[in-house]
Amino acid sequence: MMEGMKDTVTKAETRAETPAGTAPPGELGWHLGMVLRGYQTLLEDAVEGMPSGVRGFQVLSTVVHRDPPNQQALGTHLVIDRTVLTYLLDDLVDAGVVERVPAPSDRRARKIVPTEAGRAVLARYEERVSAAESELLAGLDGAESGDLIALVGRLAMEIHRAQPGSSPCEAMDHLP
Amino acid sequence: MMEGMKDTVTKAETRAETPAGTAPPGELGWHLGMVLRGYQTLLEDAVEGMPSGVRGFQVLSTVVHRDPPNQQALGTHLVIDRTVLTYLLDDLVDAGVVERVPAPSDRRARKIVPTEAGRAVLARYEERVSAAESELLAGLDGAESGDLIALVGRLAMEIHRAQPGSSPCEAMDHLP
DNA sequence: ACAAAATGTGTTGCTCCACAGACTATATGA
DNA sequence: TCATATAGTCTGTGGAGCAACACATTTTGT
Repeated sequence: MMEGMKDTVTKAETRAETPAGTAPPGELGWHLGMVLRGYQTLLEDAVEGMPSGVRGFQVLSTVVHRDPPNQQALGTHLVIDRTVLTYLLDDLVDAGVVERVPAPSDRRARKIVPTEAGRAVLARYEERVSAAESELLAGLDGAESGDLIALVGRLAMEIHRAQPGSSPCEAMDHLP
Repeated sequence: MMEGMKDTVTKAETRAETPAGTAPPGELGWHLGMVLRGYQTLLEDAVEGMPSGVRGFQVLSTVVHRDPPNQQALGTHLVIDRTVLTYLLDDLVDAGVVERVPAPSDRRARKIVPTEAGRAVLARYEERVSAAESELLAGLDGAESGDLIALVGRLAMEIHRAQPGSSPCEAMDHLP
């Protein structure tokens, strides 16, 4: 079948009408990249002054809100390599926002605990981050941004379930 | 103000109920990162064998579908640095999927043109990329994934409009 | 109880990619 | 013509991931 097609059609079918026609495969990646890049850009301004920039904020936020039992859980959740996390935490410890304390249950491990100063710093930056997230979604109306947040959240969970190892928050699975 | 609050409350208010409560600021970034990472992972498999991996596919796709007038426009669209694009294109040229031809109007510039083989290669990979995109969205039903694609697309456009330089597809703005 | 394997963390070396700067060739404008 | 701007390439630097090793501690098998 299909032998009836002239091969002069080859070029026309590949040079699809991108501007107004159906999106070619790969377009989704471009959109996602754009959104994440926009987010990253806004966040970099929002967390200006934070010890290790965006990563530092994410680490501190995770430490405060998720209370990971050790560095490994922390790094796994954020998909940060152990070796990177080491000097990331060095920065945060130097800045006095977190502390490495020996884990009570397993003395090999270290528990990362926020200092009081760290909690205050986080609270301050979270306001700015919240504003940045609003700004990112400024182009959509309230219902749309709500839908988008919900859908992205759902999809993120599905993906994390489907791709073991990609970014396991196993800890989340067996929460009460 | 606020002196009335016992300071034993301090910890409780910061340790928000992440699992089921309202998402703290920064959560959106985690979700977006997860989705983009899942996409990247699936795409890496989908374009396996492509000269420079995902970037190579994106470059070839852009060359075919958007026909950028020179390397700069190409790199700007994909937010790839000039210097990176140089050796990315070296790979693609070596693989015989694109060619650098001197731009007729500006002899400094080079126009990147796909070869016939390149068009064929792209068509073949686009099927797999399309499948990968479907797989990424497999956790959502048809209506949801449609919504998500539309919203992400809209948002990407808004962001690109709001952030000049972040990823200008100026070329797109003045299309017929 | 003891030896062996596994685990959590830190360190070092290697690699890839992004960014900044220098350089060449061309284009544009005074 | 000369100064400046731009397209592309080349080189060097820094951040971050990955692998391998080192060390302390825990767990497991006997």
